[in-house]
Amino acid sequence: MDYREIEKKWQNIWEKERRFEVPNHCEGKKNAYVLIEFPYPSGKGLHTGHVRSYSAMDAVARKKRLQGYNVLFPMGCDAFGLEAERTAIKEKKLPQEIVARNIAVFKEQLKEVGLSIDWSRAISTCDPEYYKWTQWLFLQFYKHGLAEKRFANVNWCPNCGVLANEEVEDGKCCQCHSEVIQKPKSQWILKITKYAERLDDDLDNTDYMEHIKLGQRHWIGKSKGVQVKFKVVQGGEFEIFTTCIETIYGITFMVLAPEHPLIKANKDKIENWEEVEAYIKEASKKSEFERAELVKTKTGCKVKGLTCINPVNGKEVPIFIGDFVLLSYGTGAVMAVPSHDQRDFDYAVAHNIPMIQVISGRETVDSAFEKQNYLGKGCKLINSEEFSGLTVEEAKEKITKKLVKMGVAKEVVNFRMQDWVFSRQRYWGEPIPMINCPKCGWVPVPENELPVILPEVESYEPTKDGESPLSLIDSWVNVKCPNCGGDAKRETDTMPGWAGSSWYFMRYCDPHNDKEFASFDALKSWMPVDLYNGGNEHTNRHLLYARFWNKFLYDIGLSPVSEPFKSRVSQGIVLGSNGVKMSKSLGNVVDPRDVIKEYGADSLRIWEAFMGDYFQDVNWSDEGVRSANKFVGRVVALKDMLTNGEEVSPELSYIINATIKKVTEDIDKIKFNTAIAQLMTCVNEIYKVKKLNNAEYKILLTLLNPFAPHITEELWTLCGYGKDITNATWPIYDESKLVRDMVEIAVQVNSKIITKANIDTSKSQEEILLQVKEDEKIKEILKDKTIIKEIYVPNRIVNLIVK
RNA sequence: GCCCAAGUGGCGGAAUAGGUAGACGCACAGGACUUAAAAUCCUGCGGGUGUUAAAACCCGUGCCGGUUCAAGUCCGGCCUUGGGCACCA
Repeated sequence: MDYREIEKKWQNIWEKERRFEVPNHCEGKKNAYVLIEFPYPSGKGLHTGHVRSYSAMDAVARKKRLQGYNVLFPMGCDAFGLEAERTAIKEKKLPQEIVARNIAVFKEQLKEVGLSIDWSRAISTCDPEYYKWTQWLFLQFYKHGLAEKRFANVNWCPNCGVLANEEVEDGKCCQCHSEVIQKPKSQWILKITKYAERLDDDLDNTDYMEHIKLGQRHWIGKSKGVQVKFKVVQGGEFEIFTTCIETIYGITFMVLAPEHPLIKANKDKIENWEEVEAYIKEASKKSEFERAELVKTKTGCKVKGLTCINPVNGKEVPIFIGDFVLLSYGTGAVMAVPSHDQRDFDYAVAHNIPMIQVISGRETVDSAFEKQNYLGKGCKLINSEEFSGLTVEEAKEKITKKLVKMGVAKEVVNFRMQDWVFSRQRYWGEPIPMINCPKCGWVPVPENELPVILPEVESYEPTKDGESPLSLIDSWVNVKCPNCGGDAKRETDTMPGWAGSSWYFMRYCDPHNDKEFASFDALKSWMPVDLYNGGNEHTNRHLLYARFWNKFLYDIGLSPVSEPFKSRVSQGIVLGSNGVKMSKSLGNVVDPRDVIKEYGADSLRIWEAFMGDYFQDVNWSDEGVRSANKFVGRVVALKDMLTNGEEVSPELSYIINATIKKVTEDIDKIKFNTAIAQLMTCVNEIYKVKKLNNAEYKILLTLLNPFAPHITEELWTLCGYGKDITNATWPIYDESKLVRDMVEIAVQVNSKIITKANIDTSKSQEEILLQVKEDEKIKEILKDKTIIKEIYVPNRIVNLIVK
C-alpha cells in the first residue's frame, strides 16, 4: 500500500466534498468548538510542534464529530507583527509579499497533515476585511472611554529610535549597541486595569488547567491593602500603599520612585539636588524589569532637606529615592520597615538607617522578620503604642480603622497589572483609526470609512526619530477632520501583534460578515470555545487580552458570553532528538514534510500522539515514527484476518470494550499517548487469536480514525463499510463485558509481597481471606504467628499484619 | 531574585483516589520465514546475588527525613533541569 497516494486521495476528496465545512446551526446536532491557536506563518514553515498540537486538536474534533456533534475546527493566520516585518526587512521585500507567500505554504502543509479544518472560515489578521473589524473594535474601546492617549515609557535608542524589549540586550541596542534609556512617549493605551477585578474573579468560572489560572492571577496580581497619606514637613504630601499596615510603627524611612512628581516639585528645597538628579538620570537607563527583578543590590539616595510625618505617631521620617520603587505600580512610594521587610533591611544596613522591631516572634538583628513568617502564627505587636499586645491580625484591622477615622487612609485593592500600551511606532500592524485635529483634538475615523488601509510603501523600516514610518507619507497622513472639515493628521502608530489575536476566535464564528465583526446569533451558536489549546508562552498575556476584549464586548452587548473559553490547555514543546529546542544552528530540526514523504501523515500523527504526555516537552525520535508506521501496517494487515460476523465475538469482547472505554476517556482527558498504547494492546490481542470480524474491525477503525484519518477511511471503504467513515458512529462500550470473573491479586504479609492469588471476583472478603490463608507459602509463614490485622483492597491486594 | 512545571530501566514513557512499579513502544538478544538480506511474525528483556536451568534472596521511581499496614503518589527540607517574568511594596 502506498500510504502517500492514499493520503493525497482522501485529502482531495475532503477538499472537493467540503467535508469539514460546518453551518452555524445543524438540525438535531449539538455544537462544539475546538480551537487551536492560529500560527504566525513564518518562512520556516510548519514544524513538528505545530503538527503535534494541530493533529491533537484534530483528533478531539474528529472524535466529537463521530459522536454526533456539529464541530467547528477553524484555522487562520496571525500575520501582523514584528517578526514578519523583520523578515521582510532582511529579505528586502514587502511584508505583504512575505506574508502572502508564507500563508500559501502553510496552508499547503496543513493540508498534507490531513486536518479536518473548515477552510471556508480561514482568516488572516492582515487582511483588510479582517482588520477593518480590529479597527472597529478599537473605536468601540475609544468610544467607551477605555482607550486614551497617555505618556508611557519606551526603550529609546538615540540612533534607532524606539526598540522592542527583545531588541534590547543588557541595556544596549541590539543593532548599534548604544545605551538604551527609558523615555516617556505619548501612546495609545487600553484600560485593561478597569477589568482587573473581574478578570481575576471570573477565573473561577472556567476550567483552565490550574497552573494557567495561577499564571493569570499572578499577572493580575490582586492585593488588598491600605493607602496612607504622608504629609511632607516642607510642604505637600504623597501617598503610599502597603499590605502590611500592622508594621506602620516600624517605619524608619520612606522611599519614593526617582520619577515621583514630589521630587521635582521640591527641587529648590532639596539640599543635595545634584546628587539626586544624577541618581534619577542613572535610574532612567534601567528597564522596569531590571529595576524591579534582577538587580540584587538596592540602590538609592537620600533626599536631604525633605522629611515627612508618620501620621500614626507624628514622628518625622527621612525620605529617600530608590529605583526599585516604580512609579507605575501602586502609588510610586513605599513605607520602609527594615525590621519586617528584607529589602528594606538591606537598604537600611547599606544607608545606616535605624530599625524598630514592631512584631515579636524572633530577633531582627541579622535579617528581617517578614510577613510570610509572622502571619497566622499569633504573633503580637510591640513598640506600637496602644496597639502593642494585639495580634497582627487584630492590629491590621484596628490600625486601619484609626487611620481611616483620622482621614488619612483608605482601604484599597491594588493590582499589579498595568494598562496595556497599545501603540507601536512600526509599519506592519493595523493603523490606529484616529485623526488628530488642531481644533477638535482626537477624532475617530467614521466607522463607514473603515478600514483605514495600511498603505503600501517602499520604505517601512523603523525611523530614527521614533515616529512610525507611516508618519513619512504625507499623502496618507494629511486628511480632513471628520468633525469640522479642517486640516488634520492621521494617527501614524499601529497596533501591536496582540490586537488581531484578541478576537479572532469570534470572527471564525461569522468570518464573511461585512456588516458586523460577528453577528450575535453566530457568536451565540458557538461561544464559548469548548476547548482552547495553545502554547505555554501565550498563557499569560494573550489569554488575558482575549478575555479582556470579550468581556468588554459582553458589557456592551455584543458578545453573548462573559468568558470566551470554557477550558484552556497548553501543550509541551517538541524538542530535537538531543533534548534541546530544535534550531537550524544546532542541526536538529525535523521537517514534518520529510517525515510525511517517507512514512505518511498518519504515522507522523500517531507518533506525535504517542511520543509522550501532551502537556510535557518531548524529544523527537526517528525510530519512533517508524514504530508508528509499523503499527499502521499491523492495522492494515488485520483486513486479511477478517471473518464473517456482525457482533463482537466473546473471545475479543473484553479487549474491544476496554479499548472503547480507554480511548474515549483518554481523548477527553487529552491523554493521547495512553489511548494509542491501548489501541496497540488491542491489536496485539487480535494478533494472538489471528482473526476478527467486521464488527470488531469497524470499532477499531473508528477508534483509530481521529489519529489516523486517511488509512482508516481507506480501509473503511475498502471493506465496504460505507461511502466514507463519517457515517460511522463512535462506539459505546458495554460495562458488563468489562467485569472479569477471575483476577490475580497480590498477597502480602506485613506489607511484603509473598505470593499472588487468583481470586473469584464474586467472592466475599471473608472467602478471599480464607482462600489466601490456605496458600502453602502463607500457611508456612503464619504457622507460629498471630494475625493482628487483615486488609483487603478489592481486586488488588491482601495484606496480613502478623506478630 | 520571583513564579510555574518536571526528575521512574539502555531510551521515550505508563501507573484512577496511597494498594502487585516499569503498561505501550524503541533499542537489544534469540527463534521462524528466506539461498541471503530487508520486511514481517513469535519469544525474552530494571539491576544484582544465585542456579545446569529454575527457585529463592537483595536493591530499585533525583537526595535526606517523616506519616501509613502500605509511598513514584501525601508532608517537611534540599539538589538538578526546562519554561516564564512586570520587586509589589
